[in-house]
Amino acid sequence: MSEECYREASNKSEVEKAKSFIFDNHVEIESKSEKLALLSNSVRMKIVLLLKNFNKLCVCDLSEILEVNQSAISQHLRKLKDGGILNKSREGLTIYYFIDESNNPNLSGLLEKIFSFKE
Amino acid sequence: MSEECYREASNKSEVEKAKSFIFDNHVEIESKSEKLALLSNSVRMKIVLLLKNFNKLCVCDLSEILEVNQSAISQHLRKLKDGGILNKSREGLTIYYFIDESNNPNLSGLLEKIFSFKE
DNA sequence: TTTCTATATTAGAATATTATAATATAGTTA
DNA sequence: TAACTATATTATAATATTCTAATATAGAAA
Repeated sequence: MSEECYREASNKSEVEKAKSFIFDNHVEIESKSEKLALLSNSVRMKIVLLLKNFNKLCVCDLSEILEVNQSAISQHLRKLKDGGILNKSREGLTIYYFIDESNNPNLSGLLEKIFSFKE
Repeated sequence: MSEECYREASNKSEVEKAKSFIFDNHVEIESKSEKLALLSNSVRMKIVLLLKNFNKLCVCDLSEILEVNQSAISQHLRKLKDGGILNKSREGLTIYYFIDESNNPNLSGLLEKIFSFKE
């Protein structure tokens, strides 16, 4: 898979420290990058931003606002719900989605950082 | 593509505001989600975290540390460089990659938020 | 110049993601 | 109950991502 580095200059002890760092943080890094993948799709990012600004919206409204068909919206919502970002509640026929604030105490801060990143 | 919502309860003026919000921020949202996609791959996330902690590393060391072959590492590094996150410098045969701090004044803050998100 | 080392590039296969179309489900209302 | 509305699910097609294997390039050193 990987090749060893024959470079004289290679700093073996630094490489070992780096390996430990990866070993120690591997699980957390995997989990964070999966989380970010939820926001790296622009439709899902828009859904999250809309729900941050408009409190709650139904599937049908999201479909109309984003001009993405209902099935695709439902599938994105499911991913966001499975990822713990959103939750939903029923009112009659209508399902409202909203940000699961209790489950994501730092989401607002993260979104702000994302949007102040490389401004 | 999208279907109109026939719900009586649908708040038309809120939907219109939401449409404007998306219209106004569309380009920025697309750009941010592309940026996040760079970090949503765990190999690339690890590269960025390693370079944040170890200052600079060469392709060969990254390949060994992450146990990912040289070609794959090079391709990930290219994406990160094209995305403006990394830069590189040559020392003899060795190419060192490092975080392009000047180009990413808020990267550290973003990484901290990512890692404090849902702790 | 020839050979070696480190990195980059390319084509392709394997896999993952996303959208579409069709259908299913669940609650509402006639 | 039957028809309707909103949402969810499924299969599949289109596309994008990632890794592998092979090859190319560029500088170093003999």
